[in-house]
Amino acid sequence: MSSNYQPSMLDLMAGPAPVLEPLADRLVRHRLTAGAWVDVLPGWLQGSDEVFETLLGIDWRADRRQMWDNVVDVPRLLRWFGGEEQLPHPALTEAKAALSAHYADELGEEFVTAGMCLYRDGRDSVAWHGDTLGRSARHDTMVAILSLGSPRQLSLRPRAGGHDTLRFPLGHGDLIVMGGSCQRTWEHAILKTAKPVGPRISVQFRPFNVA
DNA sequence: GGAATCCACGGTGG
DNA sequence: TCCACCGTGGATTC
Repeated sequence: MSSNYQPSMLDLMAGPAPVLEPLADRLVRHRLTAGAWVDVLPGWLQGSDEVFETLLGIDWRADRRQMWDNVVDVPRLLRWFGGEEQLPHPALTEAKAALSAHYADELGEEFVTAGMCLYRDGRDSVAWHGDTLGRSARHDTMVAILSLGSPRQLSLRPRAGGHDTLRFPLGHGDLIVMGGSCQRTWEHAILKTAKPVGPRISVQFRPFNVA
C-alpha cells in the first residue's frame, strides 16, 4: 500500500479527528507482585477510527520462523518504526510525545520506537513472553501499548508460576502501560480465540532501540 | 461437548 | 558457550 492516505467511506462516517485525553485524568495504576505495575486508560485516543484505517494501509511484514521440523508463519503481521522515522499518523507522534512527558520522571528517558502488530483475526496471537530482549536487559523498562480496532484480551501472569492469570480487555483507543519489573517478573500474551473477532492493531512504544 | 490451558518439541540468536 | 525464546498441535482439564 502507498503511504498517501486517502479518506475512505469509513472516515467520512467516523466523526471527529483523533483526540488524546490528558493522561493524568483517568489513568489507573494496577499494582502487581514483585514491583510490577500496569497503567490502564480506556478510550485514551478518541476518534481513533481514522488512525486505525491509516495503519491498516501501511506496509505490513509477514514474518516466518523455524519451528521444529518446518518453517511457520508468525501469527500476526509486523512493522517497526525507529526513533528517526516518521510515524504513519500524526496522532501517534502526539501519543509518543504525551507518553514521554507523562512518564519523564519515572522513566528517565523518552519513548523512542514504535513497534506495531496487526492481529487479523482470532487465529492471530502472541505467545507468552516478557519484553526482556535477552539477558542483557537486566534493568526495568516500560512498554506503552495503544490498542486499536477489535477488542482482544491481554493476558498477564507471573513468570514464577502460580496460576493467577490476569486479563485486561483492550478496546479501540485503549492505552495500557507495563512498567516496573513487569517485563522481567511477569509475562504477557495475546492468546488465540475461537470467538469471532475482527482485526486489531497494537502500537507498542518503547524507550530504547531494538535492532 | 466445547473451550481454555498445559506441555513438548529444537533451531536460532544474543 | 550456552540458554532463553517461540508456535503448534495433541492431551488434559475445566
